[in-house]
Amino acid sequence: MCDGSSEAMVEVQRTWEGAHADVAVRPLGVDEDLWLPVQVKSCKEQNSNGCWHFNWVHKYPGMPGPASLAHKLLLAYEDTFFAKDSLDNIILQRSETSQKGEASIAAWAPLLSAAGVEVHQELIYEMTPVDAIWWWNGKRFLIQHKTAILHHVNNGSHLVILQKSAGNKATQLYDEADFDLLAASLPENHHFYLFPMAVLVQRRLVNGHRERRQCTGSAVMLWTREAEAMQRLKEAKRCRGGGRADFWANEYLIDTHAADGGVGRLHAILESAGYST
DNA sequence: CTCAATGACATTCCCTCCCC
DNA sequence: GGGGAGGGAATGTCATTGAG
Repeated sequence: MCDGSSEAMVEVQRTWEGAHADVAVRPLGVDEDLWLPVQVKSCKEQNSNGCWHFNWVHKYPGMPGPASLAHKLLLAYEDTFFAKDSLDNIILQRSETSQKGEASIAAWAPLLSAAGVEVHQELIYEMTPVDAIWWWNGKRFLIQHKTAILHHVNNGSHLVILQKSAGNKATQLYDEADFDLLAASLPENHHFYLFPMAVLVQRRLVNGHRERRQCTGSAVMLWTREAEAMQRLKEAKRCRGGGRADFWANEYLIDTHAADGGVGRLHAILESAGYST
């Protein structure tokens, strides 16, 4: 990364979308975990993605523009007026909505760790339907995370809304190619659902390659064991109303209160799921 | 037929960030 | 600082269903 020139060099770490700082920088040669949070503003000369021009700081230290930028960053770093912080802290300083989006990912962490699944977030999937990458058994799975919400008209059941935004147009269904698995978690964090893409296609909850539906979204009804039991009781008592709940989603329920903590079920679902190379 | 529970959507709301 | 955009959650709507 350093080409040995006398030019001042900085190390740059990108943060995630929604973080207060766009990047964190540190002079090369500093090993201490002390970084300067930096917000990047776009300028006309660069192409759409304002952040990536920082790569030039690495690649072409001799160039006047970026190099002087690196120099300014170094000066800022040395200035006590600018607070430095650990990289973890800078990356964690995110807006509340972004953190909420992360909640589902965090909720899965213990289970995935127990199951020997490696979790990655890759920058190339930012702003795409892929929220995380799971590695397991030599396979790479693209994951879409969703948190389930309690459905107000239906006591005890939750639902996951499946709709992706499409620019400034109305939301639309996800596409078969968007991800490999849908990982849904309930707010209580005891129950997890993991749906292989093939199942979602088969249930017409996402668009498959041979079928394109125009509706703006779909939903998955989730019944915990308790909610399912209550529902079956109600149906047995022949309550008014004919609709019979469909518990198909429970095939993909992972209960962390199970003897093995749900690891076996998780492995079974991953085993059956498609994956990306 | 009538009614209301259900579930699949559709719409609104809300928060944050960006940019002028 | 405020208006607009965007993303996601919360809430609303309505066709369907089957018992009474």
